[in-house]
Amino acid sequence: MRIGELAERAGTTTRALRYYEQLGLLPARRAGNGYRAYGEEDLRLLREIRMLQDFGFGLEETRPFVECLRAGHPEGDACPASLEVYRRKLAELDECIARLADVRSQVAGQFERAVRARDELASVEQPPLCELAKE
Amino acid sequence: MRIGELAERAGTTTRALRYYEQLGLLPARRAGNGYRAYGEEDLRLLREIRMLQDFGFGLEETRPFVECLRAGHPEGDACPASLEVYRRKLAELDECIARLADVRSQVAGQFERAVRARDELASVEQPPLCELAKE
DNA sequence: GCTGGCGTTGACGTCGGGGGGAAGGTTTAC
DNA sequence: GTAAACCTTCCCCCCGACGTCAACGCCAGC
Repeated sequence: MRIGELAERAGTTTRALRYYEQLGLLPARRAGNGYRAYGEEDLRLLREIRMLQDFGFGLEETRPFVECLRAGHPEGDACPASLEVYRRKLAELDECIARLADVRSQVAGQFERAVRARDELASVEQPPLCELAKE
Repeated sequence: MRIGELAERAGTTTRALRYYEQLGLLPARRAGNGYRAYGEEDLRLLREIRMLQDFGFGLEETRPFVECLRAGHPEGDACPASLEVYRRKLAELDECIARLADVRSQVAGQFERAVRARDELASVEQPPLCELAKE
């Protein structure tokens, strides 16, 4: 299989495949004419990369998974190095979520304070027309 | 007050102040010699900008707050435009947190599956030495 | 009158990751 | 024969919020 076909079957571009090879992530055999030659195995590796990318993994973080598959394991996450990447990613996500939640609560606090201040100001400047309007 | 003093009192740099002026966010009067001249008011504006920046607001998002203060309001979030920025930011934060939480749960699922697979493999390849070891 | 410190503008660098796009050449497919 | 696909190498880009010079002006103290 040549680069164009692999790219199409994996839903990516030839440019990305050359880039992965440049990183040493997905090296290709070469045919006599210099063309990159890929097998079905490479399609599996590539799909692993794409899946992890969708999870927000960086390309370097996919490397253990790819090497694990290349070592013959049926799953890319069968190796300790891959599990370690999972753990690091989970910790990273937890920290990021916690930080965002903290910011969110601070912003929400500011927002509510501002809204209350506005309402109080409004009630001073424009008192209700009658008592019935309160209900 | 000149640019160096303002920068120091607000805990930022002269470069940042020139950048804010370039954006039209914090314009400065000029002294006769061409030096930027700031007042105490500018320090308040600048502190508002820095606080919002710490919350993760972009500089453009701080503009309504700064203009609100400049319009004479005692608080930067007393204007509807500022409240709208708060709302947008809260929605943005919520969406971001939800997305991360979703990714986190997917990654956690993958991780747990991989760990279970590894444990099962280990129990097949290395069966317990005796029944007592099970408890 | 000289040094040092602050000020001015403008232009360019950076960081990070994941490629895009064009130039210029070979090979393959119809 | 020609168009499509492939090759390599090279620079470009995105995004914001500045950092980092460069080359010069202004002013205070000694």
